[in-house]
Amino acid sequence: MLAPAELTRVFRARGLKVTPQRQLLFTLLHDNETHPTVEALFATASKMMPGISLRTVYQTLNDLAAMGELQMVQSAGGSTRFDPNVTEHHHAQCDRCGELHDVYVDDLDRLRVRNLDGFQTERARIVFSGLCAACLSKTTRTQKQSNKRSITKPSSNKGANK
Amino acid sequence: MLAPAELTRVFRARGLKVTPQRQLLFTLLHDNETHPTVEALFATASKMMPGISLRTVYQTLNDLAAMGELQMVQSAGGSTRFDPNVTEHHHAQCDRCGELHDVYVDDLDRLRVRNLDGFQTERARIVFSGLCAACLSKTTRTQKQSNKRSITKPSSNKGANK
DNA sequence: GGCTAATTTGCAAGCGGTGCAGATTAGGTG
DNA sequence: CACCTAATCTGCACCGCTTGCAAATTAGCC
Repeated sequence: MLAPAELTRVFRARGLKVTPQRQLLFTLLHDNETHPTVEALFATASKMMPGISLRTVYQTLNDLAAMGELQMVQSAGGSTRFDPNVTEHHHAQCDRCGELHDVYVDDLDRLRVRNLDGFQTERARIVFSGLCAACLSKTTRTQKQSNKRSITKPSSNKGANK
Repeated sequence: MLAPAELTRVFRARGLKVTPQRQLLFTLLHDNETHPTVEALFATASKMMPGISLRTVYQTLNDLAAMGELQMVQSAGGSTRFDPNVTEHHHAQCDRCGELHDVYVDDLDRLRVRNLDGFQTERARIVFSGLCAACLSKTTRTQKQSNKRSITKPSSNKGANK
């Protein structure tokens, strides 16, 4: 997502008004890596601007998404989250705390895909799941990690599972 | 998902009843690769068993999902779809018709993931997007395909984009 | 300062999904 | 085979998220 100042320019150039509500949301979203839900944004926005309408938050988020400045993400569990990172990236979602983490994969074209059946792939979105660093350290503190394998760092007995 | 006859055994073994409604859904789902929505299943089921309740369809699908016989999939656009294929697989969703297609990827562990930041990946789900064979042929019939690149079959000028 | 179209707001309503309670029924038992 | 009971089905009310609508407000141009 563009910085607030630039978004202001873009909005004005399109004949859209830059209201205080929108400016607030611009700043709340800029560089925000928490993948917030509408409710989370509304809660934060309400503290800084009491009386702001939930409807306005929805409206602005939808507008930004339509302009390509924001990505809507359906996280596991069904909740809708907003991601101001619109560069090519993927997500890692923690099975325990549910947090989404941005990750980058650059050798996507190395994947061998079977059963494509004529489908022409143009884009791929990967969602990794597992445990985030924070939850992982809590786990290892209490119970010894068994022979968990990371799918991105194959163990020596390659292909032994299943 | 197991075949209807086996599901019947499993249900009875768990003290669950095998009602006509459930049997119908077992057969509608078995080997079903259309990734149906609840509404689609309800529509089909209603034709074969008029009066069946939408509530029952939801109930049975949830039960099967909880038993691991069915996978719930949030397709792009937000609709919830059900997938009786519970083997390790991924999806390709057509940008035009929205259909989901099952695909298989076996060299996932070759991916180099940046910014993992201590996250321990255990599973990955990939959703490819692009055009399915059917929509692709409709397109090429009307307008010449420009220099579209498939991300799974890198073109010669590798790494030239972005 | 004034004008006008864009925006905000509150509320009603739509949609997908679930809780509940009464009616029904699968399937074990004698 | 009739009976019994817990599981299930059904219909309806309701919930959470999201959008439509219309009146009140306001950004931004003149």
